[in-house]
Amino acid sequence: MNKKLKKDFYKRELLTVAKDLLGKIFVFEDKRINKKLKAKIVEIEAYDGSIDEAAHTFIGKTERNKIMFEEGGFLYVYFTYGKHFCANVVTGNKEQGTAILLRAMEPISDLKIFSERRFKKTNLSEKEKINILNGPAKICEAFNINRDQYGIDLTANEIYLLEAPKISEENIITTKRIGIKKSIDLPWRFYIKDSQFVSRK
DNA sequence: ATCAAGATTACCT
DNA sequence: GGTAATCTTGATA
Repeated sequence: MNKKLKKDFYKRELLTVAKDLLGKIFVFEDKRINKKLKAKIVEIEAYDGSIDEAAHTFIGKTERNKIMFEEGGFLYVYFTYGKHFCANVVTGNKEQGTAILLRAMEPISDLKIFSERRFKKTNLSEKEKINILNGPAKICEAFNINRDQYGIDLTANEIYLLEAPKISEENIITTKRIGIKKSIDLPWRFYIKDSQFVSRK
């Protein structure tokens, strides 16, 4: 059985943690339905409020972003566009306000639950199977992540990551981030080269 | 009290 | 390729 990632994993420097997140297994032990929902992380983006205008923490600490100013190992969930939640892994120290947006995953467990929540049905077309977790808000819809999960400690027993083999440099693609209007040239988006579950190639 | 923008998605042509 | 949907947050008054 794979081991849960510990505090020291998250407290490292942002971009190091970002690349190391690829391939790891995201687990949500949802007590409400008595299930352990699992998926493999295949795409992420890094944000750093100390130098990055696109980061929510660039303006300093606020009620919304305060968890990003904690030490690494917490979940930062935010609401946007009047509809969507997105989930991030907080990294680093208490000064910078750094976090990593979970952008796409490959479903591992409970396909039926994910399918029902995303498409209100369980018989999916091939295209829909790819479409279950390939976007930050899609992940939150399928996992049922919302304000209730804001600030969860990732070293506890509800939401956590499992150790997995490190993805080698030649299998990681680095690009500019998607869907932002500031600091658009920072090459802080990373995804697994061969994954078909990435949001955009 | 009011306002503009937003780390997106689904659906349209 | 373009855009409506929809509402919270943070800033300004």
